[in-house]
Amino acid sequence: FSEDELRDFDRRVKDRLGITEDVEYVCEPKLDGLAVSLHYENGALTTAATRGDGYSGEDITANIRTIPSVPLKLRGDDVPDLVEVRGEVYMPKDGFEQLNRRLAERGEKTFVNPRNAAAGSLRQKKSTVTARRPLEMCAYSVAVTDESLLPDTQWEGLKRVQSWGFRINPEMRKARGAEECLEAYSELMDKRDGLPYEIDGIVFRVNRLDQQKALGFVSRAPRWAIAQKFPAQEELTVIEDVEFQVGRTGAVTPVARLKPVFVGGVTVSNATLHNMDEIRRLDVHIGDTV
DNA sequence: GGAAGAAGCGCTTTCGAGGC
DNA sequence: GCCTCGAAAGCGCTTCTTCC
Repeated sequence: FSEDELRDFDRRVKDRLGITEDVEYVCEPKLDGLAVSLHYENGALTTAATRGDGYSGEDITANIRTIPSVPLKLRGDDVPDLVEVRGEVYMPKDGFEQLNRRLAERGEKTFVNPRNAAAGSLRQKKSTVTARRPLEMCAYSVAVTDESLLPDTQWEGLKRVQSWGFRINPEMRKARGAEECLEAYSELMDKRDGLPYEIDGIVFRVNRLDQQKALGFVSRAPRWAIAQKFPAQEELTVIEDVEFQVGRTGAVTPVARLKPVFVGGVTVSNATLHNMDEIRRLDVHIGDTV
């Protein structure tokens, strides 16, 4: 969330790698969509799944095949026998607006935001419905069983994926060190409103794959990548009531019932009050504007 | 047959406990 | 003090079940 957190991340990367020189990163917009994983055997798309919990996701093969920017057959003579390409499926802003216009004309329910429209479209039972939704996919990583078949940087790896027929993000760029990453963040934030798709931040990945490997993972999160989010949007509303709800483990949590307010593409009507110390510090009450 | 509610999924944020 | 991890909760969507 903050510049200092990004600098801390860069420092941890250098500490773990045992180097003092600046690390090269690949910076690209964090698309607001759903993460998907596509498997290809001998160049042909075999299965597609959502990210799920990191181990298993939903099978969306039939629906993913309807997205024009997903190649069903990889082109080129350097395609490994087994390839996994990961990317983001999203709905561009203009496609979202056209879809909602069509739905409204037919008197049907419209979507609240492009991310949810994309998620809903991919989970359709009938792939013919998905085929009519303006979805696109952008690749951001690739994995193969024999790593010698890929270039030794994230950047070149994505260029290779592009040559096979995938889209990669045109805003992608390289940056050396935390300060250049922060410059890339500022530039992207300036461009944000003019982009044809929604983004909620920027992702920085260590460019060299040998360094990525050396850094490894913690739990499901890589130590060689981080996302910096754009500042949260804020709106004022009123606390109408406070209720107590019992969680799955029996934990009782107070929840504020708010006058619904539309912010950041969603309507917020409840807010957890589990952080009681902060609530006491702010000294808020039912009826207050917060 | 249609409406309403529940369940499950995806993405996200925040906190507290435990380990180093 | 920092890092890691799991729990809990929020919103929106689709699908399935139940009820009228």
